[in-house]
Amino acid sequence: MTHPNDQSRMDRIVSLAKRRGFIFQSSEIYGGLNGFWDYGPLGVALKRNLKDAWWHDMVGGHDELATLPGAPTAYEMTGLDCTIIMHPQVWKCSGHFDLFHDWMIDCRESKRRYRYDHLQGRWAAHRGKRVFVTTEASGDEAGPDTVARAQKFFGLRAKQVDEIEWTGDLEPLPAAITAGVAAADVLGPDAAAPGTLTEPREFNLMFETRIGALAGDADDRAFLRPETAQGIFVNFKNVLDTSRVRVPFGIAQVGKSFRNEITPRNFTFRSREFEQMEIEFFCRPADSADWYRYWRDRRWRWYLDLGLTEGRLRLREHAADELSHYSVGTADIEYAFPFLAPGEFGELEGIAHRGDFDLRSHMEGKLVRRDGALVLETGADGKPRHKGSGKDLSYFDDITRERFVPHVIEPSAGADRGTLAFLCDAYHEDEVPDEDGKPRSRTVMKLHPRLAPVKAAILPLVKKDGMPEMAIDLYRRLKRHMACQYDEKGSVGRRYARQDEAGTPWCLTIDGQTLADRTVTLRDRDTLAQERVPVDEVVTLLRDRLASP
RNA sequence: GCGGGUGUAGCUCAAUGGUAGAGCAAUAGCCUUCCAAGCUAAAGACGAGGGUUCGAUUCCCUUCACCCGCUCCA
Repeated sequence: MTHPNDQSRMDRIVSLAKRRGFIFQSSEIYGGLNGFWDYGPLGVALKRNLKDAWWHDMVGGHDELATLPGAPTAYEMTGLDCTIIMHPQVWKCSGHFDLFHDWMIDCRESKRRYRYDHLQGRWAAHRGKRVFVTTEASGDEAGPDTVARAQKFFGLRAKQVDEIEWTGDLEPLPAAITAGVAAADVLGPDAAAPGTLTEPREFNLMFETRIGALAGDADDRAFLRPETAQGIFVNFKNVLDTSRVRVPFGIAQVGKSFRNEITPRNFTFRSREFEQMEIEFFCRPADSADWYRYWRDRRWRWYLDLGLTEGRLRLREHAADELSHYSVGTADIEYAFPFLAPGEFGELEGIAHRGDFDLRSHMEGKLVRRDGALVLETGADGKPRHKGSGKDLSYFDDITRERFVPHVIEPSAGADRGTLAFLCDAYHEDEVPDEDGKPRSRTVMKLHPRLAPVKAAILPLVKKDGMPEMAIDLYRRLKRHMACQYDEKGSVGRRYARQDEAGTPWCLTIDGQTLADRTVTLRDRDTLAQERVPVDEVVTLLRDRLASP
């Protein structure tokens, strides 16, 4: 019935998202903006419900007095909301500034892209033809590679290689260009003809901005955060000093982040402005592996409990060579989005064991891994490449009298990706008998009641005989407890269909019998089953159903 | 960033170098006693900019967006 990994199915989901007001393209009346999306009336409710569920389940409703299943011990959870723009040094020490900031150069012929500063080259000449041969190779391979490339370029046999006249040593391409080498003479690393390289362009995956109304010199430069996590690390000591929390504990944050994705694509999956739900969980180094497994399994369970189809979810442990330079272990929770090829999955959340990398970075400065250990990165002058805060971010356990830098487990979830996954997963097309008993196709969003934008619709069966009045009375009472809608327009079947598309789990219909015995019909979105319930028990009944899993 | 494709109403689609048409949805009203019935009314579009032309939604150029494939993705 459903077609996983099916583009036309994705098209219908996107179409419904637009038609019913879940998701719009940003700035659409001006032609749209690549990589930016807006949430409409239903979409904002869905996304807010997802974030609220996350916050409730991880933070607000967390029982710090109990040892939860799978957890090594009891733990505390608290929250934070930090600014999007932070001190520029935050990003220099975290590593984002260096790693997100590159000059890239494209080859129009080979369609390949290179790090500008990784290319080097030298002049070669043969029988009056002259070309600046470049290579991506480094070290001992660079020289021979340029020879091989020049040989091929001049169309020479191996024994003629000595006829090539070389001028100067290999030098970095940026330096050569600066020294006057014309781009038209440069032979790209994979090109057959010279002059195919584009101008170098600066790829900055962080959004840059300037602080102050009189933006002037480079010192004003600041960045929109590419992740919310750093704000937590930077506030680690503040939270510790003011909230009585003790290790192990977690700090949660929900907020917007920004990345200049090179290729935004696949609806909201890769947006340039997006929202994250992140936890930084601080624990004793000796227990960190256990906590990593706890959070990985806990977060996996969360998606299942909210109704994502298990067969479309995947928990993927990263291989050792895939791990970031600081990470001890990482797992991704991935979903088989319909826009992906069969067998492919897209990341919803990453759970990373980050060791003490982050807190140490903000103490000492930017770290690099050398011989298996994290050490301060230094420049040619021997000074730190990016100086840390110098503040002591270690933790003192006054029961065990131990001082240590906590290790960090980071469950980092994408709110927009999660919303998209639940949207895709909820989309169903099935058949419902119409009033003549003939099957008629319907589109229904089978969203978990906790996530559904509207929990219940209150519908008078017909617009007369006092039914609207009774319905409105119920609507007003229920509205105080949950999002609901009143609708008296058109036939009741049409109204059911409208609510199905919005994902409303329950419809309450007031009919002639209601006037006699004060019972209403409760219609279930997924099963279409109807039951009669006393109108005065509706509020309690639905609140209970909403609270139960 | 490169190559290919696509842009007409909220959605799905027509037609046309000379006033852009339909179905569905949505709106107002009538009718309607359980799964998109019917009737009436009104409303709604050629992605943007430029060029050719007496006249461009149509032809040309540019641009923006979306889709597919590469590329990239700490």
